[in-house]
Amino acid sequence: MSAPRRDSGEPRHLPVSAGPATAGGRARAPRHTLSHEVILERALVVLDERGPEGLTMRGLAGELGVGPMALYTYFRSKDELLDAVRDQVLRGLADTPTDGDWVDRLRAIGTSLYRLLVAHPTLIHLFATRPLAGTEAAEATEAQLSALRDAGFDRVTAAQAHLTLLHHALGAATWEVQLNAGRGDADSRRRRQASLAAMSPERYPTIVELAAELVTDTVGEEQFASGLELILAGLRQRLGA
Amino acid sequence: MSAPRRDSGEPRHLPVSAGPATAGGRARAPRHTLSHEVILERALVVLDERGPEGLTMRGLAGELGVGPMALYTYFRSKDELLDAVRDQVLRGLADTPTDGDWVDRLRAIGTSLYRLLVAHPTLIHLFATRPLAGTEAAEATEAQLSALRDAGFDRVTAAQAHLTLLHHALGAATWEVQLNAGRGDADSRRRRQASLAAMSPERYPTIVELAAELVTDTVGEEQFASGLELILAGLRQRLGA
DNA sequence: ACCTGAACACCGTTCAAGT
DNA sequence: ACCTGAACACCGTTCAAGT
Repeated sequence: MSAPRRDSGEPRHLPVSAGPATAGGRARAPRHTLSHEVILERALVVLDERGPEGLTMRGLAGELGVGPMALYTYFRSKDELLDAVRDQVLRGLADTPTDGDWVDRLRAIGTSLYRLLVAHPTLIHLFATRPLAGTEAAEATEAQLSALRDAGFDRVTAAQAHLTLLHHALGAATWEVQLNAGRGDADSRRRRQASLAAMSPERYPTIVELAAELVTDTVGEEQFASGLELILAGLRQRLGA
Repeated sequence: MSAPRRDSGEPRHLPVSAGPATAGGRARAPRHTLSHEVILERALVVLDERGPEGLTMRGLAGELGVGPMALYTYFRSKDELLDAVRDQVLRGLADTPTDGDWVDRLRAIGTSLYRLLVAHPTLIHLFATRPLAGTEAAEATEAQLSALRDAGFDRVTAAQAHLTLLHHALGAATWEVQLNAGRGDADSRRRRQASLAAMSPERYPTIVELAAELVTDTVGEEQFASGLELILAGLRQRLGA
């Protein structure tokens, strides 16, 4: 019910009736085509399409045409594979501006992080699941911190603001991805509207009053942007004081 | 390595050598002691102690002294059980103030949500994983929205600000829980410091400069509070304009 | 209604072995 | 070094059955 993507129905191992060297090709073992890159690329595709639960070592190996244990030559465990995927995705962060108005720079960096998180929901899951060294997105972190320092913030405030921007992007993306999951699903939308409609106007007058604004749930990136502007306004104000 | 809590070593089914009706008691089947409440309570304990991966239907049933299938009388699936746990935990949100200064009210509500998320990390995972109707925390939502409306914000801004506050708390808690997981772990701390120390001062001058501020990672709730103040300052400023 | 026990179709990973 | 195949100790859930 929550994981309708689980079984896609395709057989994992095509039963190969012919011997390995038969003419007509694409038998089961592609010999030496495996590599870190190939595995990571495929893992990311699976993760994006079927979600974290959809990635299994056995299934991934099957898709790559090898036995389950072949992957263990390249990654010591599934955990290690997931870490590698996370780092790989983070490297996909758009190049970030290092000059210009500090507010514009922070906006650009924050937005590109948010977009990356929404584009690869699995990254959110990895952020929330796997231990972080804290320097996986060094380029973006550097750009963000230097913008804050250039603006004139002290070290502590700059570090705190950096984390706040990160936290907000992470939370907003988490929420958005959750809603996205339920968006296509008519059943889920119905449940949402039903539970809003069932709210008691006496106990929850403001929720009922703002029901329209709450279900619109502002297309995601727009909502993210509004929160970002709030934080930026707070920063600008602090700079004035 | 990432899930060191996985196998606690205790046997799940004590092998009962005596018959079911032997004197001396506490045989395997406690007859009619099962209920929604008992199952949920135990599930939450397991979730808090061993994390989401640590909760299995079989294991939970074993701890309750029943066969795996006994749980399915009360919950149609593991998904349904998890939803029930989430709703149960959310009901634990501290009572929220409904009068007084709107800034104080927002601070109180935000902080109690943050604390709940950090106290039950599994809630974060459920937020990021399971479809939401959006009204699970109706009391807190109502309190937050009414504070914003009382302050004088229009409907759209109030709805957006509510979500921003939520997103920030969620993101901050996610990050904090991640760090907590690595805090006891000396290996993880070493990795963190090592990767910061290995940063090139030419490519990442600001990260290196702020290394101290970044590793301190401001005790969690303090970091959350600083972000919250930024958002509140942004709101206050918007009200003036 | 409440619970059991066997079974099915999965997992990640170890181990011994092949090339 | 790279990959296979069998095996181990798990999963969630279905199904038929017992009380």
